[in-house]
Amino acid sequence: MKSVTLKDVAKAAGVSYATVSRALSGSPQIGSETRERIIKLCDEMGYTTNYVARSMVMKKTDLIGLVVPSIDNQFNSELAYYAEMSARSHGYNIMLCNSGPDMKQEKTVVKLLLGRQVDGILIVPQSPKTYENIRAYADQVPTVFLSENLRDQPQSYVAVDNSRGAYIGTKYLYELGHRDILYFGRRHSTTHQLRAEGYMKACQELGLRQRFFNSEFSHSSINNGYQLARDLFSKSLDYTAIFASTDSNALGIMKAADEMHIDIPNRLSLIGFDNITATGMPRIELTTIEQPKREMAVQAVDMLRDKIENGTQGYVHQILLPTLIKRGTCRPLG
Amino acid sequence: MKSVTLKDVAKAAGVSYATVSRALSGSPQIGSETRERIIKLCDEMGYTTNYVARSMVMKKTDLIGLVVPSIDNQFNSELAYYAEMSARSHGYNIMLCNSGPDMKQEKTVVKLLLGRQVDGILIVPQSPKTYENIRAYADQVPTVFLSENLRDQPQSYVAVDNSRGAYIGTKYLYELGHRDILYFGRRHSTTHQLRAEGYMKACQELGLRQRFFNSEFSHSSINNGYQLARDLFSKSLDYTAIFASTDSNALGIMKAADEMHIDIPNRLSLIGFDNITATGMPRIELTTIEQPKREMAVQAVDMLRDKIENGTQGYVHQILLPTLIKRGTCRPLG
DNA sequence: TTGAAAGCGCTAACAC
DNA sequence: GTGTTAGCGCTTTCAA
Repeated sequence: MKSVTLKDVAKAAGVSYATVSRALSGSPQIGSETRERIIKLCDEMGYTTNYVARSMVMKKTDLIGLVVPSIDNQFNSELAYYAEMSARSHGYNIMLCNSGPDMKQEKTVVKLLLGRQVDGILIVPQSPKTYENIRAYADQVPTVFLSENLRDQPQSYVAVDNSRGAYIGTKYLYELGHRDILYFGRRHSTTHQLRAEGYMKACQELGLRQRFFNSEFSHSSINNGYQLARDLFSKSLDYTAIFASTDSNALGIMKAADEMHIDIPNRLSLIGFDNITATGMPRIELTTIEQPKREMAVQAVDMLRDKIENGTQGYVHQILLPTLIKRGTCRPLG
Repeated sequence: MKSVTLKDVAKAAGVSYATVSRALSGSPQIGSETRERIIKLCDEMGYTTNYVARSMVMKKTDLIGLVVPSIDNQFNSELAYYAEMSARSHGYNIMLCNSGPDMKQEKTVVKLLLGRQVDGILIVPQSPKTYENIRAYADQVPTVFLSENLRDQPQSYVAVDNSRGAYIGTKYLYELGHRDILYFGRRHSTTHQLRAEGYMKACQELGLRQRFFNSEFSHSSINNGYQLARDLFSKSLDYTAIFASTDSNALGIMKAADEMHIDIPNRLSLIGFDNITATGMPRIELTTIEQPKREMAVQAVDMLRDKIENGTQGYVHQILLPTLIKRGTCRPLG
């Protein structure tokens, strides 16, 4: 269990331990025969650099803190996957923290990450209030948010163009012949405000009446969507399509519609937002707007690296383009 | 960006920095007035312990390496969620690494984690060969596996009772009146071998004929299941139920059945294994065998802590009980 | 009860 | 090209 250190190798090689350090770091200040001999020896002795000692002197840990409300959520876990891969390919490792369920936890983990001396933090905020919540800490270390909720804050973030996503989705329904499109979802956060705006913009341009069915739930889930949709469907269906502001809600709508024998897509077209994995499953095949998770993660890591490595100041709002994923829940009208 | 250290606080308080350290660590060797004064000062100055420095002297990082083939997989991300929560509640943080797609990566990340001086490693192995692959490293630090594939190895693991899972699933189908049950899936790994054994045991006890449809794919996915099922369904259906060795395969089977107008559950009952999130989605409602992910994660963390904190030697194989989740894909016969 | 000092494993500046 | 040494921020003997 006792690991071999630079000193051990130095003694075995009969050189000073600075020399071993040089050999390993690829310094030019060393004879190539010595270097090779030492490298070989390190290998034989099973030496591995102690990163905590190195971090100590370098004042850099090559560690990125990743904070998500909960990793047990398809959207977050996809982001995490790409973020970890990308980070590691650049020599960084990921320290993972779930920030849920409350704001207190979120603050706690960010603080903790700071104590761990992470070089930067990547955070999927819990709520629009997250920025204020963790501000005192986020100012002490390079931080990049993954959400458009920060829109008016002097903070870097990467996000999909939520407004445009709703816009293209609505337009798609229009092109399919739909003229009565209901927007279903909450509008509490900036993200959802923007989605609603995209819908409104499309309606204005296309001469459609705007119709909203608002959720008061603070959190979007299949079950919320389901409860709400049961209410909705108990009244007359004077619309032919629903734009759901999240896939979770759309899935809940689908469940309620099935139970109440409302045929999707023949009686009602349905489109979601996010493109979570479940939407592509057999029998579901939900048409939706894709958030480019991979690109978001990669860009966020790059942005963070730029801050860390080049000390880039200021902030940037990086907006990526959403795409329409056509599947089976929308039908042409007429 | 410059953080405040013990020395800064000591200077401000007019004491030696050893005293500040004592105040913070709750040592009894200090006057209570001094302690309070110092703690207050630390708070005011925004002091946070530098964990890398502490780790250096303590020779302990309070870090657990979590290695999963890919966090972008519902099963792994659920495990990760519970593992992180549990670990953090005990003062540990999680360093996350994706080990996929090949064995080389897996070895690389484990090595890397060792360099990071993690106190222990939690690993969901990629394959039955993982143990041999990382053995040289796993011997150097407390390690717990999350999979039954290690069955014959002197290594600690936590896993569900795979054999029993298949047994209760098969028995359930029998009780529903099914007498011709097909087992669908691969048998390359110990995990899958055990599942097949559970099925065989049930068949023997119940006097059922054993019928297998083997997958040669090394990796279970919806698409593999789908391809295979199309083949399967092109021949006559001389069975009334299928036990799929994984939910992914079951989902693929469902897709193929839908396309070929084989009614599930009326013409064919279907049961899966794992209880991944998608199985509970509307329209899918797959009956399946649940792996208790939360309990697995918590137990694995506890086991690891025991090794780390008490230096417990040897190994333990912790087998948890699976449960049957009845949903909509199995129907009584006759 | 408090201070002084050693040392964790490493990098880098400075000698030779 | 190689050795010596200081020091990163902290915990913990050992003295006082």
